[in-house]
Amino acid sequence: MERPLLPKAYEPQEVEAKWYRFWQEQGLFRADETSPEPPFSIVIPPPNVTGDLHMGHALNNTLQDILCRARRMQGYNVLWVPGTDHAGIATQNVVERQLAGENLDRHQLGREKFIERVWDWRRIYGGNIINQLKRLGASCDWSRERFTMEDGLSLAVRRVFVSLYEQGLIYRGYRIINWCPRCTTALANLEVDAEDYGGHLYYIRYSVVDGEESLVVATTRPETMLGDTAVAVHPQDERYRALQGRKARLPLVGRELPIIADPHVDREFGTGALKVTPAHDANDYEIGQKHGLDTVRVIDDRGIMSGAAGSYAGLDRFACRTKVVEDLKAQGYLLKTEAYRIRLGHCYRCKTVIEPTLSEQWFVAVKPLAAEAMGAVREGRTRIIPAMWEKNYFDWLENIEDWCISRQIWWGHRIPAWYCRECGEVVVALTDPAACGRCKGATLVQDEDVLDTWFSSALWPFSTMGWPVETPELERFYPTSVLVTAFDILFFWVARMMMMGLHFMGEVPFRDVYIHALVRDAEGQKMSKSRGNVIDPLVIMDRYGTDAFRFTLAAFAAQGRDIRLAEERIEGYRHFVNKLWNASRFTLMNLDGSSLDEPQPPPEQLADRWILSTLQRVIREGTEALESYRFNDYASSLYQFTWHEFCDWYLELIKPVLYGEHPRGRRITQLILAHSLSAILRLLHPIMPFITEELWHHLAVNGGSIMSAAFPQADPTLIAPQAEKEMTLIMGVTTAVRNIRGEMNISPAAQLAAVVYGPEGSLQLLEAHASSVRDLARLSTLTLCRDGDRPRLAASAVVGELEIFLPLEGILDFQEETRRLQKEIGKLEPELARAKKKLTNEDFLGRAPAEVVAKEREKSDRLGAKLQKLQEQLHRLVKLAGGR
RNA sequence: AGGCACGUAGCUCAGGGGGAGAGCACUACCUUGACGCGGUAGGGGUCUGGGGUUCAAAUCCCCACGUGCCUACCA
Repeated sequence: MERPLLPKAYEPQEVEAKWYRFWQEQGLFRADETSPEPPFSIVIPPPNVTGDLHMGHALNNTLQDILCRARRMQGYNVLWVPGTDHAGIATQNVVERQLAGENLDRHQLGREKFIERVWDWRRIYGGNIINQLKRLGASCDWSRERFTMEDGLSLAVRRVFVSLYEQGLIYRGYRIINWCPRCTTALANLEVDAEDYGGHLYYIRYSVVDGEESLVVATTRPETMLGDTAVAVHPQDERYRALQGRKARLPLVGRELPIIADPHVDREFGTGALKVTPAHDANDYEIGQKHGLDTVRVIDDRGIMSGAAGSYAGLDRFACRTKVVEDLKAQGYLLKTEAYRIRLGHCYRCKTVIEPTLSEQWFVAVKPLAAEAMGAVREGRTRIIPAMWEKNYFDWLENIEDWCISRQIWWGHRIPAWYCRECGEVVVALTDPAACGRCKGATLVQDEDVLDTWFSSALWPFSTMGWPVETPELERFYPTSVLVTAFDILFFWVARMMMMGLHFMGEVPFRDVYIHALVRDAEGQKMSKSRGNVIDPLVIMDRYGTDAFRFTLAAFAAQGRDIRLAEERIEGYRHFVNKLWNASRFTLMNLDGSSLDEPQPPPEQLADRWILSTLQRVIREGTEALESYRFNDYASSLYQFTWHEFCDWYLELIKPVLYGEHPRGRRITQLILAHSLSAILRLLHPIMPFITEELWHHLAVNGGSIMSAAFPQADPTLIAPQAEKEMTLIMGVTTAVRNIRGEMNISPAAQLAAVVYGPEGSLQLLEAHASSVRDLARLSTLTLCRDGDRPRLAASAVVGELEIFLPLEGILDFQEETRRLQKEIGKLEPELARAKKKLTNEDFLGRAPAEVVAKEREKSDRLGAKLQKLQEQLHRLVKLAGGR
């Protein structure tokens, strides 16, 4: 069969789109919920609908795709569930910005109209990231794409909320929460990023009522003093003993504050006296609860000073701080100000400084759920890989606090709670209630708030499969096989999925959790838009091709280490892609119409036996690497094998056979060449889906997708130690000749004669493969000698038991050759000395395992013999030079 | 303040008790019928420092220094 010649270089652009379409048309990504094959399932970490593909997504989804594609080829029934997250705050922010461009805000629009706008937005832009995932080659089952706000998943959310409420695990409470004044919503503790902040510590004097004394408090937030309702000191603090139980007067305001004693106060910090603002500080609130203090909210939902702040009302909280400090100073209350670094909470979405605020919110009592989640990992029902992350997982779950789940935004799952206007009853129900369960009143008002986005994400592994309906998907694919994610959402997402999965499915959501690295820039900085160091994966894919990019990510994905991505590396791997292309091009040119899928004959030639033997090892090691999520080992062993074993040695070795005149031998080699390349393509396909598919269609006859081809399995009967040994000899001799050539600056084109001395056995091996060595080393003749005088005027080398001489009458540079031999000797001597020293050490001989001693002895003998030969060669040369 | 990683060739990183490795970069040579996105050869490292365990340490342990990250209610 005639096949067109491939172009000289691989051009990824048109190829990629073509094959992705083909895979989809063929339905190759589809999972079959009725298939009897063993299931393998993954749920995608759903990207935000507002998102664009960044490096983190690219890595995350490349790794998942590698697993899915390999498993599919191994015969598993693979389900990779894709989808997006509605990302409450982020999406609402985006649409609000859009509105702002029209001089509108959401309140002008009203809740219903606003929600419509968000859905419109989603229809237009929400598919962005999905298309970008397709561009990456992700083999998700798109027929099962999910969105956290769609009906089915919303039903799951409501069901879970109602159940947890009925079980007493969801409750409503009035307490200090994290408040973002810009997003005007409560946040969970996790959604607050602590960041270093260069602030000040202000020392403020409070006078004591009915006395001459005063006491000084230290604070970083003077503006909150307007809401102070006490001053606290440590009960055992002698300095303040006399003041306990008396009252202090609040400067600027004049309010009288009780001076209370509480062990929470740190005597070492500041002055040992603490101003207590229960409405704006979590600790102060606790103290307030204990001592029955009033709460005065002086900062409102937008971060503006409230009416309770008296003359400061209407000021922004930061402006107010400045004003308060000025006034304190003017009135002599400010003793001193120190620069002070503090870690302050910031909104993880908009970076605004968080305001701790007293507020009524919904909470999940997570402790009992967390206990289950810890147990499952402790019992090994879910493995966290690498295991070092287990510690983080346990630490967090052990110290977990109740989860604030209500958000004061509009875009999200509305809390299914209604309040009766007549009797105040709270109704929590699966279906919207028509009347109050207690007083039968019909005026029910639904809670305005929506749920934390992560609440719905926590249900993702089972809600995407149809829960609460008992679907065949759940039956087959839950628990999922593995969750692939980065550590930054271990708590946000993984731990919560564990809790919800265990609680509602009675089974862990995944068998394995593979935690991969974070992608950073070449300097190790986190990539971020504000730093301007973002490398856009889409640009990279345009520039280098998706396969080169994916290969780079896989090759870098070593466990437990961040990835520093430099563009040069991607370029390097593009060369590898091109190398594969050209190896295939060569193969295609030399197959005479044989195809990749013809049965493979038993190998006869050394090169064939050797490449198949090496291939089996690569398959075995590669499969093991993949099964233990060592993606980098997988990638680099394939790189090494393809480039160095297959291209550098094997292809060169078989050229004479392919160009030669022995039809039978040529035929066998063609088929083994075809088979080896086929295995390489199939092994590489999970990492580099596009080029392997393209080449597969050029080289295979059946027209099917490489996705449906079987993943290579190692055949131990093809492992041939003898062939590997013989190849080692051939490669050694070849390299030695090339080395002399290189160091002596002899043109690669010059044909050289070589004379080899050595014992019978090695010579026979060499003789059997003499023509290969002649070709590889560009030798005109290869003369084998049992003994006799060594050639004069020759460059020489030692390989194993063999001595190699290249007679270079007329062109030998004595000095250069002398230097070369001395260098070799110089490398050998310390190594031999080290081995000999070990062998004279009684302790080593007595305590080291026998095989280590034997190995050391063998090494010493070998190096000794080699050194002796080299020294003889050097002496001969020096004598000769002296005699001239 | 605690915890977790990491410090190996100029750069990016593998390795992980018994002969220092890769890719890129560098140097020299090369239109050898797949590939110059290539070939061949070469140079380059007291494996951060110091102790300890061991017959043997880049590898295990301790300490120090440096870097990064996570967690925490000292205002």
